[in-house]
Amino acid sequence: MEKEASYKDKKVITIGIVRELTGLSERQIRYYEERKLIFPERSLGGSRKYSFSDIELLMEIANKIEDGVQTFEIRQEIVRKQKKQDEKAIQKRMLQGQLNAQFGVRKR
Amino acid sequence: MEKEASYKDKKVITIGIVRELTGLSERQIRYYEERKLIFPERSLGGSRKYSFSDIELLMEIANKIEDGVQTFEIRQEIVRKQKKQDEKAIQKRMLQGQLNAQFGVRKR
DNA sequence: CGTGTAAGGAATTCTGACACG
DNA sequence: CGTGTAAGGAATTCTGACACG
Repeated sequence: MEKEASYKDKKVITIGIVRELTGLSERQIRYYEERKLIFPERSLGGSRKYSFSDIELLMEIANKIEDGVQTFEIRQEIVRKQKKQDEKAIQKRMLQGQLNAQFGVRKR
Repeated sequence: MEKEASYKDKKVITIGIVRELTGLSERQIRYYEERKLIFPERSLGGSRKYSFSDIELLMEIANKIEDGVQTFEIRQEIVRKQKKQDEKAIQKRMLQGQLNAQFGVRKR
């Protein structure tokens, strides 16, 4: 049922490396987290850990901000996207349910 | 000409995370480097940086050592493998050169 | 609003060495 | 040989705050 967390999504990169890879300052990276645009994990000691996906996301965020988009708006985009995905997942489940009701339960 | 360094081979993981991911001690990880089995990069400050490939390699190494294989032997395996690869690359280049000589130079 | 910075502390990492077996 | 550990220091990261605009 669970999808294998590939390399791309594993949160294993510390903020210093993210700084190098993105060219952003640590201040910026932490601020985008404060504004709920990015969600690193934490080590036991409290250090932030990012994935390669996070790094790509950070660069997109930085681009938008350079274009004058406010973090608030970027946040809304994210929320909207997530909502759309949730709806699709729900619809898929409902259709599957109907299919099962009509033609019997089947694994897969 | 260069191959894109994929996520798997990018050296971005600090030793603490490697410890968590592999279950090895930092002492072990550093020792395998001392024995030339693993080659992390360094940050400007001197911290070691590993890739996901390195992590997989470390676990293979640890398994062999558990089986009683000595680091010296593991090192030899690595050297032999590399040599084989180098030879193949040379042969490929030579064949390509002959083809080009016979049928004219062509890109790709 | 988004970012820089100085401040103080805590977690992380480094090296070289001693120990054991 | 492979690994644990204590030691001391340096690099890294953290938070909360003040500043600017």
